[in-house]
Amino acid sequence: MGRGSVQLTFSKRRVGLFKKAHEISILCGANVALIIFSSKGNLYEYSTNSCMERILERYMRNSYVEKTFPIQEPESQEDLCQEYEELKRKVDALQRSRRHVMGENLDTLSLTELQQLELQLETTLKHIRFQMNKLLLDSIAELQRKEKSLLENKIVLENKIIENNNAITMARQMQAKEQGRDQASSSTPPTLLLLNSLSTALPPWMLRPPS
Amino acid sequence: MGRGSVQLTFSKRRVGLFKKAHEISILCGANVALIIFSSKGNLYEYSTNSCMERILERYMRNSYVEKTFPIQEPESQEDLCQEYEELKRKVDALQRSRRHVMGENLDTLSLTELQQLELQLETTLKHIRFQMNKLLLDSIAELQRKEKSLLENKIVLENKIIENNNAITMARQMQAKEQGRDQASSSTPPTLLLLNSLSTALPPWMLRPPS
DNA sequence: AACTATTTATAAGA
DNA sequence: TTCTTATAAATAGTT
Repeated sequence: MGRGSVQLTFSKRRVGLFKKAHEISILCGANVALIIFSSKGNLYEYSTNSCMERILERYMRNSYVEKTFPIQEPESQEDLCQEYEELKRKVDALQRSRRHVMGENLDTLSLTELQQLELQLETTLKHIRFQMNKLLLDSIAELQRKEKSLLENKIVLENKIIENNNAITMARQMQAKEQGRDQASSSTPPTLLLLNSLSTALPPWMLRPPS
Repeated sequence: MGRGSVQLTFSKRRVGLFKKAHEISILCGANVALIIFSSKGNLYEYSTNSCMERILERYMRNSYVEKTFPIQEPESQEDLCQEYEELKRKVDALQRSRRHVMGENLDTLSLTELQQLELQLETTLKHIRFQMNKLLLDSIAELQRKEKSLLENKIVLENKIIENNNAITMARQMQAKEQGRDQASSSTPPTLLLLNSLSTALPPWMLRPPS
């Protein structure tokens, strides 16, 4: 597959995947939620009856029954209503704050508040850069580990090739001695043997589906 | 397809769907989260790199946080309950995002996400500095305006003083001529007159408490 | 988007 | 469940 066509492949397979998801949904009465982020970061989603909300919620309940929200559920209708209003205020405050962080609505802030925000964001940027550095270093270490492992593998393979070639050479010499020179060309040439041993050595995990 | 074989079909298609999800994941570098509830209520899930958490979190950030507040008032009790749940998720997503902005929980972000955040915060810092600059320049302009106004006032006052002094001098000369020298000390001395005229001429904003 | 040669998925039957 | 197989569907490469 061509390198530039990953996006094309992605589009086609995404459509296919959504179709399959829809089919299993219809044919078997299953509830399906499917979320895909492309390598470019675009979000695509499918959910049975378009109720992603409901399915994710059900998923949460099923998979983390114990460890989630110690938020106490409101019991009476009045409580619920009160809690609802409170949450609305909370969301409002958070979104206000978020807009400031996104650089919007800054003209509602005083000089002092702007200075505080500046300081905070500078601190965060330091943390972000530290974390990025950490990830990069980890990644480098991992690559070095893989390189080492591949090099070792390469040596093993090279030894195998040498052994094979030696065996072939010896076999030919035996043949030549027993049957004369003209019949030696019917045996498999060394190159083919080499290819066989390589493909046999391919690790099985390279495209194994999830268990 | 026979009726009893729905479960069989489901199992086969489920395997097929997971396989396809895994393939698009590997082939195209996509991040996939797939949740299936069978009609019997069993939960099956697949996610790229087995990190359902992170993908769902990213989904929340992408799909909830951006949408701003056209929150319609819930009408029935069921609506209220549903809206309540949704608000809870929204608060959750916003708080997650907020923590990242505060430099916490950064280890749940990928390198790409960190880079995006860094870019965003740098942009915001530029806006913040622009706004601070604007406030400072405005403040300087205001001070210069006041300075100018004060200077003009000062000139007016000086002229008044000169006029007063002239008036006093002339009045004394008149008195001296009309009544003789010994009665002149009973009138108000010029210094006091000067102070009176000053306090009357003081502009009203000069001693206003700060707003 | 459309075409087509291949590969892959899967329904039905064992 | 698992295996087999004929058939249907998906898709990579190409136009």
